[in-house]
Parts: sequence; structure tokens; C-alpha cells
Amino acid sequence: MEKDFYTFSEYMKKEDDSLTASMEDYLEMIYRLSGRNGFTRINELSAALNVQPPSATKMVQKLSELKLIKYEKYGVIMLEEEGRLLGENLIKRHNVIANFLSLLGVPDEEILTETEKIEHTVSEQTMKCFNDFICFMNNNPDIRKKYISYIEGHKSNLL
Amino acid sequence: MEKDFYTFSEYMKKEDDSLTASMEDYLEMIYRLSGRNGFTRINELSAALNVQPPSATKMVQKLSELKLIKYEKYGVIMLEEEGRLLGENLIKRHNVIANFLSLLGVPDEEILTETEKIEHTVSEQTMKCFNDFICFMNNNPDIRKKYISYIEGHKSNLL
DNA sequence: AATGAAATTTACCCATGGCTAACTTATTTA
DNA sequence: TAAATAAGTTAGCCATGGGTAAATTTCATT
Repeated sequence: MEKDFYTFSEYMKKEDDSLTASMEDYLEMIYRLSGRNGFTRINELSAALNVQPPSATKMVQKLSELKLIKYEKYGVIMLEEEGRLLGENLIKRHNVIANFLSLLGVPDEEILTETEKIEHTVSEQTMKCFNDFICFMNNNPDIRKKYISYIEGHKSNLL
Repeated sequence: MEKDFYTFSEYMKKEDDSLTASMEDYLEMIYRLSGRNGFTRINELSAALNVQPPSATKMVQKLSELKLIKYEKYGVIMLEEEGRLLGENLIKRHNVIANFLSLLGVPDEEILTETEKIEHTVSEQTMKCFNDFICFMNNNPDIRKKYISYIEGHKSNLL
């Protein structure tokens, strides 16, 4: 009946089928960059994620071994069907969290950063709760307004 | 004017004064375990965090170098003043997040896990928003009830 | 006080995901 | 088409935070 604590590293360890946080970041970005032309390249990807090209190469090789993307040396990066689907869901998750934080009053300048940190940690179940909150606020504009003015009145206070 | 994406690793990198996620986990747990006797030991700590004793030793040596705890080989682990203060704040942060998730309808069995993952990622500002939400719900029990019944009605649906 | 058990440390090893430097391949362009 | 430039890869390094096996220290007990 004891509570069961683990370290962060333990929680973030890759499970059999799942991806690591960084793999998710890369796949998500590949999905975004593939939007225009249907493909991207190491250079574009590494620039978009603010990493050096060799880091991107390494990760792209991993994702390729996992059959999430199609890639051959010096070539173009394209999503495999499974990768496309996964990427799409990662983006959806990202957007739900960003919306959620926005509704909560997290300032615009912080939303991207906070979303990028949080998105890798939350369970499906928690995502559902975040989504419920969004829906609730959409269905109750009166409450939403009340909430907005409530947090407006708290802006200057410290925690 | 471009959005600025980074990988998760980049975000989670230790800054000058701040702690890594794992350091936070250890310090937080040392704080909890010190509650009863004013100290804890490697064994107790490693059991509480589900790591092997050598891992705990290593981290305890690091925290000791940072002057957050007092520790000598084979001895007892005690918080230094700075560590005590930090630990206290980590616990507060933990509790705010746990309350927040609970209010949102995250099921009890998941709250600890989700809290332990999220607590290392959110900014002060975001914490303030979480806290505002808690206060808002406490000040508006009518809305809180409405929200509870709203999510009750969504329990069976998928995202 | 000596011995055996328990607690702790040390010395390694592993994987992840960054990095740089140096090399290779591809693409421009003169 | 040859040379210059750009793009990408490889090899090898670093830090983090885990792990095991073997040594060491401490403590309890006889």
C-alpha cells in the first residue's frame, strides 16, 4: 500500500514500442517539414530543431531502422505510413496541450516551450482530461469569461 | 519571427544554478524521508526511489558537492539549509500539480505518476497558472460541481 | 574482541543524445 | 568538366543516470 516513487529517468525510459522524447521531437518536426514538399532533409531538420547535422543524421538513422521514415544516405527524408500516422498524433497532442495552456492563461511567449516540455510526459488519460477542459470551456463561454477575468485580477500577485 | 523549436534534451539540460530532473527527485525524496528523524540513509533512499544503492550513492555525492545536503561516506544524509528550502519548494510544487490534476479529473491511480513526470518540466509562470486554476475552483464551488458532472458524463468517450 | 551480516562504496559497464573534427559525396558554377 | 562549395556522414568524445560485481566499512552478536 506504499506509494511508488521512481526517478524521472525511469519514467522517461523507452518502452518496447514507444519512442523516446527526442525521437518524438524529431518525428514531429519531420512531419511538420514534410508538409510543403512531402519530404525534408538533414540540414533543414537540424536547423529546425537547433541541433547540429550529425545529431540529426544519427536520429534519422534510428527512425529509419524503426521503419517510421524512409531514408538513404545523402538522400531525402520521407515519412513511412506508420511514421506519418504517429507524427500526426504527436502534432495533435502538441496542439491540445498548447490550447490547454493557453486557456489556463499561460502567456503566449511561453506556450511553445512549455508545450514542448510537457508533451512528452503526459499519459493518454491525462490528455483526455486536458481535452475535456478545452471542451468544457468551449461549451461554457460564460465560465470562460469569468475565468479570464479572474486570472487577469491575479496577474501581479506572486505564487 | 520564426518559432523556435528545441529537442527535449535541450530543454531539460541543467542550467548553472538549477538542478536536473533526477537531482530534484532525490532531493525531494530526501526531504520526505528526513521528516521523521531529521535524516535518512542510502538504503532507505534507494528503496524509496526504486534505484540500486550505488545509484543513490552517486547522486548523494553530487548533492553533497552542491552543498544541498551534508554527507560523509557511510554516514547519514541530512539536508543543508539550502537543500531544505529547495526540497520544501519541490514538495510544494509537487502538491500543486497533484491538486491541479486531481481537479481536472485525472484518476487517482495516475496522479502520482503524472505529477512526477510533469513536475520537472513546468516553468514558474505555468505553475502560477495551475495554482490560479486551483484557487478559482475553490472560490467557485458551483462551477467546480458543474465541471465534475461534465467530465463524469465524458468518462466513456475516447479522445 | 572476533566474526558474520548488512550497509555502502568503488570500479567498471551500458544507453541516450548531444557535440566537434575530419572525411566523403553531391551540387554549383565558372 | 574541373574546382569550389555545400551537404551529409563517420569516428570519437562528453555528460547524465542508470546498472552489476566485488571490495570495504559498519554494526550486531556471541
